[in-house]
Formats: sequence, structure tokens, C-alpha cells
Amino acid sequence: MADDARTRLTRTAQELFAARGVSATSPRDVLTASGVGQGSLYHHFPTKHDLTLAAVGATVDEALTSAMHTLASDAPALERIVAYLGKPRDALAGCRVGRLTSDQAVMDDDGVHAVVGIYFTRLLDAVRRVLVEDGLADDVARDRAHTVVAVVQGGYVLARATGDPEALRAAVRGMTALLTTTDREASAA
Amino acid sequence: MADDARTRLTRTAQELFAARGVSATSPRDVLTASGVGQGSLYHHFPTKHDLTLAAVGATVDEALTSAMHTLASDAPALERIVAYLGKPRDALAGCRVGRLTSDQAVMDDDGVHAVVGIYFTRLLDAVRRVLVEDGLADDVARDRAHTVVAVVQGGYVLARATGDPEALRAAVRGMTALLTTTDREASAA
DNA sequence: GTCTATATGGGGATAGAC
DNA sequence: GTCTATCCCCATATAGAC
Repeated sequence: MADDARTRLTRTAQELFAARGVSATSPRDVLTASGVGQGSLYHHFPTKHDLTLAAVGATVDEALTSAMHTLASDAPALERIVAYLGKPRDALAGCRVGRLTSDQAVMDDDGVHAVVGIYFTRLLDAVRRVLVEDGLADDVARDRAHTVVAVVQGGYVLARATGDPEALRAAVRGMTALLTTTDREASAA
Repeated sequence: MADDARTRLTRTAQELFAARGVSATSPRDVLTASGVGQGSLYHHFPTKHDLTLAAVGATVDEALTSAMHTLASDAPALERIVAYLGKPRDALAGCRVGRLTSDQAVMDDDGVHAVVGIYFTRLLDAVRRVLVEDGLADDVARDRAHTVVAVVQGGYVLARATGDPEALRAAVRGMTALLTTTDREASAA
């Protein structure tokens, strides 16, 4: 049952949301792009909220799985952080989850907003744990985890604003340099 | 001439754009909130594009002036970077400029998009110059400038996603700690 | 479950008088 | 420069048949 109407609708919505955002995507757009009929859409998803929740939920699950995979490899802790920073990313497209943060349709919908919140809460916590494993104190690790995730999210913003994907790479390189330099210092101490 | 119709329209649009984004704000919303009449709006701004360009342009000017003020004080270079990072910010509101980066009405409008791009290009360049002044090599300074600005932008994303303004503060604290630690190391060398 | 038809409200603007 | 009236289109559904 991988491609019944419901699944096709969810997947199409995920793609359109990633490309244009939730607010800018109408149920009609999803119908047209998925090839599913109107009666079908409103049968499976009575309101746009329902469709949005399903699509955003699926996207968050996928993104979280991918991030956790990188952060939980058997490499040394610092290398996992560097790997997370350096993941290949479509900079000009923006983060499929982070972008939702300035999408009015998402911010106005408590259920969907909560799902986006959970994504970052889990991601921040995973990064924090890796940093603790690397030897950092709890509070320092917490702050630094926020910094690491923020650099990626902000890198997307810079790339989209300037139209230059290199802006994200530069932000990540700068962060990686700071982390690996600090590490050397810590080892020397 | 501080409060003729044109000025009031621009200022009202700036506020509404900051609060709800460009896509989610209609010319009608601006009319109503400004108290100006419909004929008046379409006289001064024939299309939404014109109104958006005026409002976003004004917001970018203000934001740039404020940032430059911080970055050009007579304090030591590193302190200016730390001051930029630590500026008081309304974390849950998001960056008035950065948020536009995922606003479809902005990304679809080349003129407005360009103005947003200029904001970040200038800001990044100003930060880079301060870092060079602090003794960093040109390419290292360029990367690190991206990192600094990205941390702020990403901090906003985290704060809005989780609903917690502390997320921005934590990201900034983490970055400040890394920068001041590295500095100590550099001085010791 | 899926179809076609229909409905309401707002977005973005135009027309023409004052 | 500003006013009121009007227009068309699309977003988001609802209705009821098959």
C-alpha cells in the first residue's frame, strides 16, 4: 500500500511544502500535483490542518532519522559533530523543517507548531549528549549544542538571502574551525 | 512631513510585515491598520510590490544602521563582535529581515529579494572587517563572519521553533564562549 | 472512497467621481 | 490625493450522487 491516495497526497504535500512553504501551497495545488481527485483529498484529510500535520510529521520523522544516524555513528564524538555540520545540504532550498518557523500557516497551528518544536528539541538534545561525551560540562554542552544547530539554520538563511549556497558552507567551515581549534587547546590542557 | 499618508502606510506595513510576514499581510490589512483610505493606498503604491519594496527597504535601512553602530564603536574589535552577538533581541518575533528569507512573497519578487540580499552582504562584510582588524587572516575572517551572523539568525529559528527565547541566548552564549576562548589561545601564542 | 458541482470570503486590484 | 463602488480569481471547503 505504498501508493494509495493517502500516501500520494502526503508525499506530494511534503514536496510542495519543501518547495514553497505551507501557506503558499493550497489543497488544490496538492490535488493537481498528486493526480488524486478532490473528493479523495477531502475524504482523507477533511481540513488543511490534517494534511499539514501528516506531511510535516512525516518530514520531521525523516529529518530526525537522518540527523540521528549521523550523530550516533561509531566515530569519535567531535567527528560526529563535524560530520553533522558538514552534511550535504541543499542550501538554496532552505531547511525543510527550519523554514516552517516563519511560515504563518505553521505558527498559527498549535499542533503543527508543536511538531516542529519537537524536532529541534530532540536534535538539540542529541547534539548536547555528543558534546558531553566529548568531555564538556553539561551547561557548556547545552549552549554549544544550540550554537552548532543555529549555525546550520542560520547558514540556510544566509544562503537564501544572498542567493549563494557558499554562504552556508562558509558558516559551517567557520564553526568547524572554531571547534577543532578549541579541541586542540583542550587536549593540550 | 512625518506623518502624511505615504509615511503612515510604509510604517504600518513595516509593523505588519514584522508581525506576520509579507505573504500573510494584505494591502487591505495595511489600510485598516493605518487608517488611510483605499484610494490613498493605491495612489501611493499602485501594487503590493511597491508597498513591499518601500517597507522592506526602510526596515533594512534601520536594521543596517543599528548593526553598524554596534560594529563601529571604539571598543576593541573582539568586544564589538561580542556586543553584536549579545544585542537585545526579540527572539520569538524573529529577525525582521532574516524571516523574509522564507516568505514566498519576498522570494518571488526579485527587487525585494535583492534588498534582503544586500542587507546580509553588507552585514557580513562589516563583521568580516572587524575580525580582520582583530588579526584574523582574510579567508578565516570571511568564514567566521558567516558563522557569527548565522548563529544569530539560527538562534531566532530555534527560539521560534521551540517557543523559548532562551534558545537564542544559549546559541549566542555558546558562540561567545568559543570566540573568547580562541582569543585567549591566540594571545598566548 | 471517489466524483462533480457549488458556496463563501478574502486577495489584489481597477473605475470614475470629488 | 482621496473616496466609494465594483471586479475577478483563488483558497478552502461543503453537498450529495455514484
